[in-house]
Amino acid sequence: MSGTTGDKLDLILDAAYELFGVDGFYETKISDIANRAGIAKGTVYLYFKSKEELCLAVTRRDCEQFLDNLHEALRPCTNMADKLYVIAVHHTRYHFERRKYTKLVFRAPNNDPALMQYMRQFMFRYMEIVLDVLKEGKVAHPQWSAESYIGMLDRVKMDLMFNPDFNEQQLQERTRFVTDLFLMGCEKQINRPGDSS
Amino acid sequence: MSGTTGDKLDLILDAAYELFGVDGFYETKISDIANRAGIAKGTVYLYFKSKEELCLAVTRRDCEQFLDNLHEALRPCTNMADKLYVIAVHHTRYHFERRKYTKLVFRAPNNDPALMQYMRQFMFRYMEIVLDVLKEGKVAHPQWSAESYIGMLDRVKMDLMFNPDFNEQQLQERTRFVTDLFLMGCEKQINRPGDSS
Amino acid sequence: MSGTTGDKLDLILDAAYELFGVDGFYETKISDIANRAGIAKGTVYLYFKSKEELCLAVTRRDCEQFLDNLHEALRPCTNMADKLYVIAVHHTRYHFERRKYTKLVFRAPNNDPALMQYMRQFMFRYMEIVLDVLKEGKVAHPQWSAESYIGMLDRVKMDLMFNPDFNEQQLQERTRFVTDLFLMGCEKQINRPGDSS
Amino acid sequence: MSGTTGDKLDLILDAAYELFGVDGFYETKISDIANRAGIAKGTVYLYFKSKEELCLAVTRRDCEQFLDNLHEALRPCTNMADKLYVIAVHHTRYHFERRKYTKLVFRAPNNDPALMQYMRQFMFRYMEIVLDVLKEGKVAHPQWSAESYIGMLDRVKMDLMFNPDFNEQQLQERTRFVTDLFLMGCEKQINRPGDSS
DNA sequence: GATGAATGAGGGTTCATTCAT
DNA sequence: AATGAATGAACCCTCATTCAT
Repeated sequence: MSGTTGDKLDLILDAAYELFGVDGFYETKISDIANRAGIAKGTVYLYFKSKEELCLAVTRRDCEQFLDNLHEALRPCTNMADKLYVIAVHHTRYHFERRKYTKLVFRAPNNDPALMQYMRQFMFRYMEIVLDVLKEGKVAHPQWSAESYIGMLDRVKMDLMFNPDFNEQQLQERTRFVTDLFLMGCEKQINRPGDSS
Repeated sequence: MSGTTGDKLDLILDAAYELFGVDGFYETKISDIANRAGIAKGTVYLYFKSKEELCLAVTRRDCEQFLDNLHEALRPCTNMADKLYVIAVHHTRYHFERRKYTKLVFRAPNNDPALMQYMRQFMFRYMEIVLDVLKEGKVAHPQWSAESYIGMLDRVKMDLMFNPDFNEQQLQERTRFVTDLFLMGCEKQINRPGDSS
Repeated sequence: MSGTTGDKLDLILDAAYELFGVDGFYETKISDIANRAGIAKGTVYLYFKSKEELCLAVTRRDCEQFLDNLHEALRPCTNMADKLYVIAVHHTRYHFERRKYTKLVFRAPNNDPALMQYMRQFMFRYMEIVLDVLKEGKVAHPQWSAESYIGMLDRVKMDLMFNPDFNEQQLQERTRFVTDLFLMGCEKQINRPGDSS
Repeated sequence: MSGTTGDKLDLILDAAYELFGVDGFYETKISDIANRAGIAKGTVYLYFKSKEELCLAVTRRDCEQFLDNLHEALRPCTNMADKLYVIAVHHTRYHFERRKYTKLVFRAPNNDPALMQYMRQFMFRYMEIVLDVLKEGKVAHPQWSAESYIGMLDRVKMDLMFNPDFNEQQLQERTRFVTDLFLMGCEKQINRPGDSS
C-alpha cells in the first residue's frame, strides 16, 4: 500500500529504458528486463500488454520529461535569443546526459503504429514550442526555421552520442555556436576556439 | 534471365533495398527477399554471409551512389554559395525520390558493428565534402558549420519522408530556404511564400 | 451478498458451469470464472484445489442432478414401456434445456483420472437404472439393450446440441420415436410426420 | 525425389495420430510429435501451419479411411439386413482396432471451427450412407432411424474403448446384437449367451 | 475468509542458416 | 552455381497457482 505498485512499475520502466537504450529494442528480451528489475517475467505483463507497449511507455516517459523540463527552463526567459539558447542548451544537455543510450536514437520497433503516432505527436509539440518562440521574435518562415533549428541541434546530439571524445566543454561551445549560426548565418560567425578540424 | 552472377546479385540488392526500406530490417525475412528477387532462399547465401552483411551491402550501394552523385553535381560549381545550394538540392532530392523507403532512415540492425562502422565512415566522407566547401569559403568553424548544415538538411529529409503532403514545390522552397538560412541566419531571411504557418 | 460460504461456492459452480459449457475447459481461465462469479481469483482456491477439481465438482453437480431428477420422474411409473419413455423424455429434455452448453458433451480435461473415474461411475449408475427397468420387463440381453437405448438417446442429444434448427416439437417426436424403435425395431415403426428426409 | 517428402508427411501424421489419440490434443506437445517422427520441431511447420491444422489433417485421414473402407465393405451387399450388419461390423471393428486411442473420441481442440466443420461434414456423409441403406429398405423415418443406429454403434464403441475387458468375442456378439435389436426391437430379441449381467 | 499482485514453468511458432542434391 | 527441405535455437506471452496482507 505504500506505493509498492508504483515502485514496481518504475523498476520496469527503468530497466527497460536502460536495456532498450543500450542494447536496442529487438536485442532486449523481456526476461532481461525482468531480471534487471528484480521481478518475474510474468510481472511485466501485469503492467504492459506487450513488449511494444512497454517500449511506448518508456518512450513516453522520456519524451514527456524532455518537454516538461523544457517548459520549466523557458519560463524565466524573456527575449528570443535567450529562449533559443535555452532550447539549445536543454536539447544538447538532455542528450549528453543520456549519451550512453545510443539505441534510443532509433525508436524501434519501427513498425509499431502507436509508437510512430506518439513520436509524431511529440515532434509536433516540440516544434510548437520552438515555433512560438520564433513567431514572437517575428522571424520569417517560423515553421521552416524551427525545423532547421531542431535539425542543427539533432546533429549535435548525433555527434555527442557517437563521438566518444565529446566532452562537457565542447558541449557548451557547440551549443552556443548553433544558436549564433541560426541567428546570424555562417558568414557573420566569429571565430571561436576549439574547432580547428 | 541470362543467369549471370552479376544479374542475380543486383536482383538481390534491389529486392532487399525495397523490402528493408519499406518494411524494415527486422520485419523483412530472407525468404521475402528471395521471393521478390525470383530466386531461391539458399542462393542469397551464395552472395552474402548473413542478413546483416546483405543489409550492409544494400546500404553501401545506396550511400556510395549518394556520394558519387554529389561529386558529379559539384564539379561544375565554382563559388561556395552555389556549392552549398547544390549540396542541399542533392540531399533533399535524393531522399525525396526515395521517400517511400522510410525505414531506411533507421539503418538497422542497430547492433551490427560493421554497419555502424560504415555509416560513420560515410558520414565522415559526406562531412569532408561539405567541410571542403566551407573551408574554401573561409567560413569560421567549418566543422561545426558543416554538421549544422547537414543537420538542417536531414530535418527536411525527415519532413518529406513522414509528411504525406510534402510535394515538389515545397521541396524547392525548403531547399532554397535552408541554404539562405545557413548563409545569413534567420534574422536576414526574406519572407518567402508558402510558409505562413 | 450475505457472504455465506455456500453462496460463494454456488456462484463459482454456476460460473464454471456456464463457461466450461460454452467455451470449454481449456478455453476457460480461472480468472474468467472468478470474474463471472464476482469474486477474486484466489477465492476459487479456497473452495477447490485445482481447475480440474472444480471441473469435477461442476460435472458431479450436473450428473447427480440428472440422476436425482430421473429417479423422481420414474417413481410414478409402473410398466416398462412407461419407464422407458420417461427415461427418454428425461434424457432428451435435460440436454435440450442445456443445449447451449455444447462443450459439456466432451467432459474435458481428458486426462484427469478422478474425472474419468467419476464419469465411469455415473455411466454405471445411469446404466443400472435402465438395466433394472429392462430386467423387470424380462428383456433379453438387458445390459446390451440398456447400452443401446442410451446410445440412441445420446445421438438425439448430439443432434439437438449441434443442429440449430432443432425445436421443441421435434424433441417430442424424436423421443417417442426412439422408444418405439427400441421396443419394436425399425420394421414395425409406423410412419410419423416430420421425418421425410 | 523417391517420395521422401510424402514419407515425412506420413511420419508426422502417424506420430500425431498416436500421441493425440493416446495423450490428447492439449497434452501433446509439437516437440513430442517431432521427436516421435524423428524430425526437427520446425519441420512440422513446413507441412502444417499450426497444431490445430495438424490435428485436422490427422482427423481427416482417419475419417476418410473410415468412409473408404465402409464403401468398400458395402459393395458386395445386396439386401438391407446385410448392409446394416456390414455397417455395424465396420463401425465396431474399426474402433476396436483403434481402441487404445481413446482420446480420439473427443476431437479436441473443442473450439477449432475448421475441425468442427469437418466433423459435421463427416457425420453427414456417414449418415448419408446409412440413410441410403434404410431408404432402399423402405424403412419408416429413415433419418431418425439412421441416427439411432449410429447411436447404438457409438455406444458399443464407448464400451470397447473404456472397458478393458472387452474382447474379440464380445465384439462379434455385440455387433450382431445391435443389428438385430435395430431390426426387430428389444421384445423380439432372442436370448444370446454372454450377456448375463 | 477474501484478495489480487506476483510468480515462472511451459509451449507454440518463427526464421536465419545449412547442406545434400 | 542453384535449390529448398530441414534444422533448432530463440523468445514472447499465458495462466494456474501461491501467499502476504
